[in-house]
Order: sequence, then structure tokens, then C-alpha cells
Amino acid sequence: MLSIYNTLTGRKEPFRSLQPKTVRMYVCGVTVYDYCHIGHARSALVFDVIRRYLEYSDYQVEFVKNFTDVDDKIIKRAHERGVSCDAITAEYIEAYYQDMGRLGIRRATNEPKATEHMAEIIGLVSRLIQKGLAYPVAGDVYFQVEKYQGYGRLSKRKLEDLQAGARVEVDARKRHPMDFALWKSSKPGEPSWDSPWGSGRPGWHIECSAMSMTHLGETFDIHGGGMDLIFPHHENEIAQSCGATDKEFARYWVHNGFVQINQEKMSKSLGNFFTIREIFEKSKWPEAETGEMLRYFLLGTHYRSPLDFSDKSIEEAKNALNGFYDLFKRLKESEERATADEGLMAVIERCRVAFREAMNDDFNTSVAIAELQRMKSDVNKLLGQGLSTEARKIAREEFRSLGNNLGLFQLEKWQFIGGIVVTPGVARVTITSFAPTVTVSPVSPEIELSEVQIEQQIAERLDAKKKKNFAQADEIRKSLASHGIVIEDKPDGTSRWKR
RNA sequence: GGCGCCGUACCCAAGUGGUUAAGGGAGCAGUCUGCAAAACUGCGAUGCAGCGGUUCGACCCCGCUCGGCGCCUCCA
Repeated sequence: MLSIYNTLTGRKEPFRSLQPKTVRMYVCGVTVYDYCHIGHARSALVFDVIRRYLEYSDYQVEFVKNFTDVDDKIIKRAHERGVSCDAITAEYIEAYYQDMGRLGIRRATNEPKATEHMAEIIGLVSRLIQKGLAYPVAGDVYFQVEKYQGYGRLSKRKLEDLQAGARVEVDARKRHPMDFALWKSSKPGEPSWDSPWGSGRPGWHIECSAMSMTHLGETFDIHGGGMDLIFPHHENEIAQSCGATDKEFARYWVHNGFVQINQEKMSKSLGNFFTIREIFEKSKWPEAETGEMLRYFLLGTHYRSPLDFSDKSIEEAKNALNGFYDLFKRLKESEERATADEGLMAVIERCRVAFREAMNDDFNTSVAIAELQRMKSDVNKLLGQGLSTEARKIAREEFRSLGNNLGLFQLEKWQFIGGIVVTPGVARVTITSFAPTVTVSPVSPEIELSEVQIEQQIAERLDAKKKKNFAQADEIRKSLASHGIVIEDKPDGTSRWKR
């Protein structure tokens, strides 16, 4: 039974979807005015994994993730560049797909934009005015927080407490300092839509209420986003949505913790900011591998805890992942010996159960990964005793299948341009497959060797080995090592290599 | 001022009121190997920031202290 920590109640609760076998979830996406950073990546990844796991658990998932494409920051950016807001949002939506794609984040089933839901937004605002929960003032419309009993339920705040701490200048036209804008009149040169209150644009919070209701109905299962959205964004969404419908809005509220740098929240003012593309560009590994390293790193910590980002942490993820792909390589190499086949199913079954148990416990990916590590270790042992080709295939498939929940282990190769067959005696190199396309330039291109060069060296070394010329063989090993290439000799006398 | 979170070995990181406090990375030793790598085996917190309290018993519950952080304003 899956249980999820619900911000609304402050505890883990058994998860029951409104409709059997279907989960409807809404996640607040990004405001598209800049490149996404590693924190956006974490959030997107967390909900990507939740979605994957729900699907693995036989739910059909209706997953809606919005783009906020009307906003002050977008307008500002457009003015700075002297281009239209549409140009800005189009550019960054494209960038979003690129960056998230590199991380293996699947697209949501529906990715609505605020600008495409003006009718629904205006309708919702009107409804709130009619119900006496909102009031227009000279072209703006505000939500009146005092009229909604239960305001503060999600963030566990009292209106009075908020008032005490408010240090923002309060718009005198508001009836309560915490009243927030549902609709803003637009200034010349700003994007605007006609409305009963004059031409304007929606406030930030209302779009999510409108879009989630439109695509998922007035009550749905899961609503998610980063911790920082709890207040005011999600609090306001609840007020608007429940205020308008008098129904429950989202039933489970899920919030991910922050990515930090040196124990501090990333922020532009602190200058400790890493965009996703920056990380990929700085990486010396092929893109697919870098994506997987990032996933492994980000999923190594429970989604609600803060986690610190550093080069070192990525390096550690790489090393850990290497262990898996080393095993996968060996599983592919044939050596028919079915000695330990019997034990494999038990190992797999144990892992499946433990993996599910971990994920069912509020998506505990750290433990889930630990279980995969255990299976890696167990399979390594069995492999040492001997596994049939069929059993090896089954083992590899199991890693792929469980790993798919986390978006791991889907690559064919890992830091190994595999399939290089060096035929002993002939010393001829055949390349049976190629590396995934490397789209970013390596950190130190001057020391990069081409595959052909590497293969030539390996062939030469093999020759030397055959002639018992170990001095030369070691020389070649050393030389390749200086380029970051590690050679592993296999029992059959051939070699594999990795970076 | 209000609300909340965190402090587990060299590093990352799970976890539980009561047999051995997961797992990974790094390290060391051994097996294997021409050498190496990988794999395997072994070693590694008598202790979970500190101090009190509750309890037959706490790392896990409560209180305080110290240290770090987040939200209360746009923010994943």
C-alpha cells in the first residue's frame, strides 16, 4: 500500500485515488523567462519518478504540468531584450524541453499554458466575485482572504501571524494586507486580455486553479511543487479553488525540498546558481550518462530533504553507477554456465518486494536505490558462480524494469563504447556499435583519444601480451591510463575498456 | 516577531522505542590476475550535536542548549 506524506495534514497517509486505477495529478511547472536550474530539475524529476512509479503500480496517471507564460518577469525580460513576450516564452519553453529531455524527464500527459486558458481564468474570477470572495478595484480583482475561512490551512499560518511579519508595502486599496491579485489591469505595452474588469492579465495563483480544474476536474488526487510554493502559491490556490467550488481541491499535497549549494539555498543574489545546461556543458561525459548521473545523485536523497549539489556529488554518483554498468557489461558477455540460475529468481523477487516497499513508503528512493545495490551485489555473486545466457538476460531486464521507475539503467552502455571485439591472434578490431552521440565538448579535448586510436592501442597491447612482451603491454596500459582510459582484461584473453 | 526543518562513520545517506544503526562512495587488507581492472571476502560509528527528562529500555518521545537552514516578498 502506497503512503504519501501530505503537507496538508503533516503526515504520511495511505494513498487512495478518487477513481480506482486512475491518478490525476497536477504539478506547478516553471515560469518561462530563463533557463532551468538544478532545483527545477529536482522538482521535475521527483514528480517524474512519482508518475513513473504510479504507472508501475498499475495506475493510469493523468499528469498535468503547466507553463506560466504570463508574468511580470517575462514582461520585464521581453522589455530588456526588446522582443515580444511570446518570443521569450517560446524560447524558454523550448529550452525547458531540451534540458529536461536530457535528464530523461518524460513529458506530462498535458502541459497547458496560462495564456491558453483565459476564458476559464476569467470565469473563475467572476465566480469568486459572485460568491463574495473577491472584489474588483479599478480594473484589478483581489481575493479577500478574510472571507475564506480556512486560509492558512496548508502552510499552517494564521492570518494574524502573517500580518505581523508582513514587511511589504501594502496596497491601500486592499481590504486586507494579505488579499492577493486574481486579475491585474495591464499597462500599455503589456500583454492583455479583455475581461469584465477591463483589459488585463491574470494573477499568478489563479492560473493553476483554472488549469487544474479544467484538465483534472474540481477535485483531484495529487498536487505538487517545490517547498517554496506552499506559501503563498498553494495556499492561495486552495482558497480560490475551494472558495469557488465548495469542494475539496487536491487531496494530497506533495512538496519537494530544495537543492542547496554549501548548505544554502541557491539564488541568483548569492551567485550560487547552476543551470541544467551549464552542468551538461561542463560535463566531460556523454550527455546520456551525465543525465543519468544527475538522476542518480538527485534520487539518492529523499525528495523532501534538502540536498547539497557539488561536483563531488556528481562524481560519486558516477562511480556508483559505474558499478551497475560494469555488471551489465559482464551480463552481456557470454559464458554459458548455468550453475547459479536457480538462485536468481529468489534474488530478483526479494529485490522487487523490497523496492516496492521502499517506494510505497512515501517514495523512498534512497532505500530503493540501496535495494538495487543489494541486487547488484547478489547478481555479481551469482555471476561468479555462473549464469546461463537466458538468466543473464533476465537479470539485466530486471534492472531495467525496476530502474525505469527512477529512470536509471536504461542505457545500453555506460562509459564503455562496448561491443569492441578484439579477435585474439588476428589482432583485428571490429567495432560492432558506436557510442551515444557526444554533443558537448569534453573538458580537456586535447587529451581525448578517438575510439579508433584506442582500439588500435588495445590491439597492439593484445599482440604484445601474446608475445609475452609484458613491458610493452604495460606501457600501453599506462599510456591509455594517462588519457583516462581503463583497460580490463577478460578471462578469455580479450579486453574491454572504459573511460 | 510568527511558522517550520535539519545535525547519523572520512564523505553522501536510510532508519527503528528493545536481537548485528541499511546502502553507496572513498580507504585499508586479502583472494583472483603476468601486471592491472572488475568481482568476491574481511576491516571500519560501543555510538546517532550536547545536556536533562519520560520509560524496564531511546539514536528514535518530551524539554532545553549549541550549530546550520528554510518560509513569512517573486522563487522548484
